[in-house]
Amino acid sequence: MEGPSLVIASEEFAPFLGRKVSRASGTVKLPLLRRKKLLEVRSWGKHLLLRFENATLRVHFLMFGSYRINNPRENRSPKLELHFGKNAICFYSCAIKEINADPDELYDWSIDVMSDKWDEGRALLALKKKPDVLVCDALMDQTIFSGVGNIIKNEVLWNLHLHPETPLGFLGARGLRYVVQEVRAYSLKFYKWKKQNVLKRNWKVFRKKTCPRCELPVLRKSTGKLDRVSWFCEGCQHLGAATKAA
DNA sequence: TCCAATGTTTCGCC
DNA sequence: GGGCGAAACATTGG
Repeated sequence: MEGPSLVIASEEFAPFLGRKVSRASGTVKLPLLRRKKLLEVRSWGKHLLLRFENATLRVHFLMFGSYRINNPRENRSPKLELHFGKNAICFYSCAIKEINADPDELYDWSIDVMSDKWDEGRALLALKKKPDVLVCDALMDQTIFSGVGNIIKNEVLWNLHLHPETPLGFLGARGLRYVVQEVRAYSLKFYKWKKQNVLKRNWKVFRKKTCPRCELPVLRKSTGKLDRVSWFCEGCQHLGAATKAA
């Protein structure tokens, strides 16, 4: 689950804000949440933060995690189940951890690509310091682009006509700026499309067979030090180029 | 049926 | 102590 999906999750939990947990259970060790109010739900990158009166939980969905509201899965034990009277939120196959610090101290919202506090200049500076890092790895770096995952990475690179294995040093100040701006712009589109249930239909290259721009076959290859799969088109995505996204 | 994949942490080794 | 790779975790659609 990528950053924009976590923002949507936060919004879906809004009806439970200010309400007391009537029952909490699960297969993970938890603080005592019964009779505690849910005070705040927000995300930082791929982290979902649930603040209660007495504790803050951090939920990370990793690759396979999911949640359901008033619609539990059959034959599955949730990692965490929060009841609010007749309503219940269930979390499955995620990593849940109690946070003992103030989230504002722990997290820097200026590197969260979905945050109002997102700081383009800060990301640009971080990229300029790593000329040897490949752009496919840089985009997945959660300390620079918190919330970006493999879908956003591949779509951003395609939009910029940029080969995933381009070293940042090849890009120049203007190219790096295009990268940073497109990450933010695409993340906001991802959010909008996902809410409208049209995200997949808007993928241009991720898990695609053919490039919609030049009709050549899309390549699928493990790339970078992170060794994550990139989908890209050798016909229109080049090393050392970055074309301003349309 | 098999296998890769919207991801991160931890551990052991050099 | 840093950097690296492997392993662990866990689910599901193609």
